[in-house]
Amino acid sequence: MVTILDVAKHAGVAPSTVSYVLTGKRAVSAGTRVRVRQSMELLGYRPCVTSAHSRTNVLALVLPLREGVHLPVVMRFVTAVVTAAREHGMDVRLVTADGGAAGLRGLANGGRADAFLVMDVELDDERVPVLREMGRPAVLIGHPAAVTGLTCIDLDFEAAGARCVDHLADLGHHTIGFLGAPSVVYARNTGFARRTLAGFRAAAVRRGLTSTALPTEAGGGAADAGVGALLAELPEVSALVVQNEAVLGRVVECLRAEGRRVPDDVTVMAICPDELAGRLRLTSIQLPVDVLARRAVELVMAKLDGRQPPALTLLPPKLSPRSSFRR
Amino acid sequence: MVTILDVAKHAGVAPSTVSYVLTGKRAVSAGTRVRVRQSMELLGYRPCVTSAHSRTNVLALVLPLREGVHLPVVMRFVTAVVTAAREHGMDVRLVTADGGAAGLRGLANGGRADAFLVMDVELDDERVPVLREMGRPAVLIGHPAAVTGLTCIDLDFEAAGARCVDHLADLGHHTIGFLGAPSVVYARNTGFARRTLAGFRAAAVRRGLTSTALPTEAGGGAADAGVGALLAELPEVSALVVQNEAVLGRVVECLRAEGRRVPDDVTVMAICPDELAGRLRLTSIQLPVDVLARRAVELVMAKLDGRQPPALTLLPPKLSPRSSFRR
DNA sequence: ATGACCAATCGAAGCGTTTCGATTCGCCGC
DNA sequence: GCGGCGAATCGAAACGCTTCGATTGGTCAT
Repeated sequence: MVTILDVAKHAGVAPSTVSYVLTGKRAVSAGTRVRVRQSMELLGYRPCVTSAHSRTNVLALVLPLREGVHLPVVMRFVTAVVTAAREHGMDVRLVTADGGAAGLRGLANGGRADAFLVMDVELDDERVPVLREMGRPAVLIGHPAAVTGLTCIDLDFEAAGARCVDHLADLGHHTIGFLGAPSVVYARNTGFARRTLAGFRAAAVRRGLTSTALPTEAGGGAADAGVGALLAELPEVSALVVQNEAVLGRVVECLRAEGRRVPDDVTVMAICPDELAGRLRLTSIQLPVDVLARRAVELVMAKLDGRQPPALTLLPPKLSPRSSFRR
Repeated sequence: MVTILDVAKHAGVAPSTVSYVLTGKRAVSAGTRVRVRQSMELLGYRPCVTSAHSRTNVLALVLPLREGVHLPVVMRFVTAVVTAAREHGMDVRLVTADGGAAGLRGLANGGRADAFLVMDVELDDERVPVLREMGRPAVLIGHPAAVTGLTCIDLDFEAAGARCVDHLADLGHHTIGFLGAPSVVYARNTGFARRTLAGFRAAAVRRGLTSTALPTEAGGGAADAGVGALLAELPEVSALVVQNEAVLGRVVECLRAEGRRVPDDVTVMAICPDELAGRLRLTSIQLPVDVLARRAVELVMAKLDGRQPPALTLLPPKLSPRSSFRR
């Protein structure tokens, strides 16, 4: 096995100098740097993690697979994060265990990753204090209620909820419904779900619309039940906002089965990845998974380099018009 | 940060004793063991990777994201591996860089993972020699031409290809087509693609059927081109085997657009995860992603425990009958 | 010529863990 | 009562890398 010492000998420098070439923590003259790099190349050197304080080149992606999270969407994030991380020479360690705050602290202490990306963030997330004090760069995809001392990136879900209402109100709709995430997601106070709902409700009041919002459970038949409940409560509903990728397709089918033409009788809007909405030909607020993931990786790499990015970056919602119907 | 030394002090033993409790490499009396374990619990000790020779509790999943690999299917594997690994207390490190043999050696030397799972295996894979000599447990999902000294698990794709032909021949079909993976996948000599094709061709000869096999590229319009090419070459085709998840749905649409009813005029069989085939209501050979992943993790954990599992485990193909049409 | 200063580099200590030879201790047979 | 034995435990070295104070050598103003 080739160590940093072998490289140093071969290049005729001290081991520490090789380390500085590697980490960039001190200046190394251009000549020395290329010589060391050449020796590394020649000897086939690979840095070894198993050594105190060494860099791991690992980005930990913390995504507890809890009830109510929709795997396909999560995996989209994983894919995007992995892709972006690779461009920075980082591998990704998937941390799916829901160790909560304790688990996170263990990871950080153990030096198992250089930096952290945290998903599925709750408004009052127990992991936040750990993130603040753990002394390793972390970025949240999503954001808790208080963001000071953190770095978060998120879609502006509150604006997204409002944007849907405005769009529908502008089209002349008076009675609209909202079908959201499974109820456990709201029960956990998951940020994106709570915020979208808040934005939706406030805007409905502001625009003077009649509205109802319901969660939608996972699993077969749940979409049918959700649509049924909504139609029962609000028979004259003429537009629907759906924020639940798992049931979206089924919701449209159900409406049609109930004899409501989509979009002629009921306009359906979705908040989801654009590709999914495109397939179903629905007007949507884009959930920009790739952008979020890429920006998150960039932010965390910036922090690794010692920069201090803003506490909160909110992406404005973008609307993809497809088949909204004017009343 | 709590170290092994703190635990040792607290429990009134030497640090080495704590280490032995942790690794089990030497006997420790029952009394001491529980005392040490209690101290760990109490102090919230977490082992630290960044230290020579220590265990990482990381399973490296090597899946180079090369041209022609279909991400959704790969991500299914990732999900399954992550789930299975968690049951053994292991996290998963996704290694997506195509570092080839050199990259793999670096990972192994660097002690960045306790064990390896390797995907996207070619018949003559350059990583195989490294796997043999690297001295860390590894399991291949897929298998190269020569498997001695390795541990591999795979669906028996050759049998799968043959099974499709037999099924169709039994139904009375005389002229059948095969639409496979993108051509780059064959060019790389990727095991599963090559073997399926070999099985398909041999069986077609054996059963005396007329057949044509074509690759199907990725991207929009590729399915149309593939179907077009196949129909041009074999206008009287009455059955089709598709081994390409990315284009499967589109292939069926194309056939219908060409005026061929599915399955009445053309029976379409798929080799893909059962769920996808079920959605499209196609007879299929199941690609048992979950089983493969789970067994692979079990095999690699067995090797970590010093056992020596067989070099090659082949799962027999299973057919899910759905809508094959009798001639 | 001199001293101050800065960039580049060195050498050694230190990180948290594993590993291995050495030591302790209790027990048994004689 | 003594030598021998094995299980349990200890202590220290070693692992490959980082870090930090110290040193070198060159430049520049005086």
